[in-house]
Amino acid sequence: MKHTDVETLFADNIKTTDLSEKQQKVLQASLTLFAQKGYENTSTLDIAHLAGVSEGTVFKHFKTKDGLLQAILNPFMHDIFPRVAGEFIDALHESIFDSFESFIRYVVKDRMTYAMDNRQEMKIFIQEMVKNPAIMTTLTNRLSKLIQGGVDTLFHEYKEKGELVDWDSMRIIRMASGVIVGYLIPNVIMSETPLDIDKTTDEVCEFLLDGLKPR
Amino acid sequence: MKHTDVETLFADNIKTTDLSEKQQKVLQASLTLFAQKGYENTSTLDIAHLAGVSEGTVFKHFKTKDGLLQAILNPFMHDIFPRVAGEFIDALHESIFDSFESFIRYVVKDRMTYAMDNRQEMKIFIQEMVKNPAIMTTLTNRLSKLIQGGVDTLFHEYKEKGELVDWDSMRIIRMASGVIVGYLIPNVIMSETPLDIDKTTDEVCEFLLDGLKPR
Amino acid sequence: MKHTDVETLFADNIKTTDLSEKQQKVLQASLTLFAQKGYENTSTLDIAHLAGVSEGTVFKHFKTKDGLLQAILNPFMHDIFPRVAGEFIDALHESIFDSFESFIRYVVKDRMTYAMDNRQEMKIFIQEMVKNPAIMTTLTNRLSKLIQGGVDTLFHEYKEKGELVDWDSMRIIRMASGVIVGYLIPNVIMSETPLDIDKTTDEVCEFLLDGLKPR
Amino acid sequence: MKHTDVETLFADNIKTTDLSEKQQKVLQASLTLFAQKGYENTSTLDIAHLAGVSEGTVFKHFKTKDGLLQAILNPFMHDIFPRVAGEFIDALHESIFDSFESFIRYVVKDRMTYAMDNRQEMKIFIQEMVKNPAIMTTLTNRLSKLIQGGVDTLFHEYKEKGELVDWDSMRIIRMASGVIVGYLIPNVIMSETPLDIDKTTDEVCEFLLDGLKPR
DNA sequence: CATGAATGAGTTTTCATTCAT
DNA sequence: TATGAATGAAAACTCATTCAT
Repeated sequence: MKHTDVETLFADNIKTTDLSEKQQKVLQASLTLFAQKGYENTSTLDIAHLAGVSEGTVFKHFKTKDGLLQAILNPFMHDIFPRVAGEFIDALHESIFDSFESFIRYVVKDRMTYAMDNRQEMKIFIQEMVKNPAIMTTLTNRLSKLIQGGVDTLFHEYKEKGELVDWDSMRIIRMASGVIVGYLIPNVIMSETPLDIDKTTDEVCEFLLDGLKPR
Repeated sequence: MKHTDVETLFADNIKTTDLSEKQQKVLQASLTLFAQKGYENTSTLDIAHLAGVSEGTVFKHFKTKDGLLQAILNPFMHDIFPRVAGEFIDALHESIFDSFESFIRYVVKDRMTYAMDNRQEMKIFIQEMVKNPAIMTTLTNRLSKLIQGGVDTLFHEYKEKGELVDWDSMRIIRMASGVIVGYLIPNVIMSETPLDIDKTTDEVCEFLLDGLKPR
Repeated sequence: MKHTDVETLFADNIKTTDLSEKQQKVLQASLTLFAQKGYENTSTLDIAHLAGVSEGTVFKHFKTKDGLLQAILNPFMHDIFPRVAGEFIDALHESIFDSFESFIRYVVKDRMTYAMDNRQEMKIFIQEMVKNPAIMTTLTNRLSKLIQGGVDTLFHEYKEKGELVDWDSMRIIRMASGVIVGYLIPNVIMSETPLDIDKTTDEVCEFLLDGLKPR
Repeated sequence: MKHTDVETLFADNIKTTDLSEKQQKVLQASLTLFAQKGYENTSTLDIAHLAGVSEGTVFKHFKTKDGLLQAILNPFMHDIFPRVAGEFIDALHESIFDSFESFIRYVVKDRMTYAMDNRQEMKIFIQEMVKNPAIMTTLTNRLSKLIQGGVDTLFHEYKEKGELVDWDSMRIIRMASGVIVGYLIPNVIMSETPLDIDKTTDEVCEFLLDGLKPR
């Protein structure tokens, strides 16, 4: 039950658009610096230096500084997020989880791993969301549609088996993601000791399972 | 059990340091614009225009643009957050909550109200945290110390009465704040329909109470 | 019969908009350099150097480099040209010329003096016209309307007196201005020995008078 | 009495220096774009795109962007203008014009046709002249020498026959070319309805003939 | 105290030109 | 010979900050 991580998808994306070696370095440098110092505090000269190229090279392919940001964020918005969400839902349907517990345990671990594997991208995303709420609105809508479609029937099963509280699907997701997000964000933003995923999963799941038990 | 909101404390703060009327307008304009467009995307000229003063005036009192940011954030960091936290803890001790439920219900509602009442300041705070994790680290440490001191004994009570799961205080706080934060952040950042606090409190508490029930 | 020259009108214009001393120097430097090297071959740094100010100062008032060009050309297009044309026509009506010859002699000398007095502005104007024909079209239309209104009746008089050929007014103007323009342009563009206006007036008029004699 | 137009001479010139098909496209693209947007507002990338070649190819033969401009203007300056002027003078000597009128009519029509047939080149030429008066000075000198030599004797004939005013040759030429230039420039620069050459010739000649009649 | 003109370092961006493939 | 990625110098423009009035 291996999940495709962003690095791989990103790499695909890069190969597709045939980026030269230097251009890939530019993209990588942007990723690092945007995550480290924020978009506006990163100068294109900084990027050029870190990538070991000239300033002209930064603009040759990506045209503008914003183009560089989009080159990082767009795959997330339009490709990778939906694709990961799709894969995730497929995974849910294919594999039969013997209980809601094993299901929730998988979900929590999977999402946490994903987030920690892609800290940098996440951080930039969060920065942009905070500045430009429109991104968040769009994303929220996209994801809620994707999830609602695939998850409703699944939740229904668990509700019938008496393993899951009889709430609206979105409320359940909101609660669960709230806990996960609340746990993750500090770890994504501060570069603390990189989180013991197994232990965290245990803690979160224990809490979630009781909070979402049928009354 | 009215809680002192930031506006009031802020006003105190301003009076203390003897800000002229124009300087207050400058501070207010900064607050609005930093929240709206982010710190780096706000020019000191923007601030001057919105405040209806000259560019020189923006610097007369606050010396630098960063000084302006600090004038907004410092009260949060060094005065208001702790003070509010202190008040909050005092309140806990003064008033006897007849059950953990009424306690948690108060906490959730209080913190939510506080956050929604101070959206703008929150937004700036979040933006700065995301860019500069040091702020978050400091804040986390400060708050955890403050809370731990006052809350441990309180939690012990409820645990003995069999109303609260026997976990480490920090873990309980982390879970609870995770749910609250996960719920709030989207509302602070997007200017969605401004959140029905009573309904949200009900939903969150129902969930928390079962998640934090003793096993 | 003194004609108001551009310098004076320009000065008015500057006083009106309250330009600081340095900003006037910026405008003057732009005028000189645009005329000398052309708009695109003049850098804002060049302008700053010649004006003896910093580069920032160049942009403080005029916002963009194009703004600087417009600040030079607009008075010509929208104020000075029409105003001069108006004055010119008024002058025609006020003063009674005893013959078509004295009339044409006044016109030729007046226009030539005007052009030579404002070489720099003329040169920039010509440069922009050549690059952007729209300017020429607009200007041609504006002037032809202005002139047609005031000149028709005047020409009619001279035609009746048998001093002027019975052609369409526009054709007469085209011929006369053709000769004048053809004579002037080389002198405006090359900074040759600065043209003996009296001698040139004699030459041009002798030619025009016979060319425009009734058949 | 067909006059060799620039296109043809240009083609000769190109063949001589063995331009590859791609290089010809580069030259053609430069011609179009320089005329349309001006030299400095045309980038070598623009040229490459319009010519359908790579950026490197633009420089392969012409070395620099200025080289490209020279490749367009030099034939005018050093080959085509003089050659056309020479052809023109030869034509004058070979063919006997029965009157000054038929002579002037031929000249006017010939020069007008030439100018309208080579609008683009003319426009670039004018642009460069306006920016760099040296070109104009050189050209004026070259042409005046060429013309003076061939034209003096011819004018003498007509003066003796009583068909031409007894002015200095240069003054006559200046007057005539003034009228023609004044008429043409607006048409070269603005892309107005492309000029009825026969009608214009009539108008111009009627005017010129009387202006240049002996007194 | 307040003003706003002036500053100049820093930023994004363009573009002619080179050169390895 | 043709390509187009890479270059880096120079351009236009921004902006926090200073200071004479």
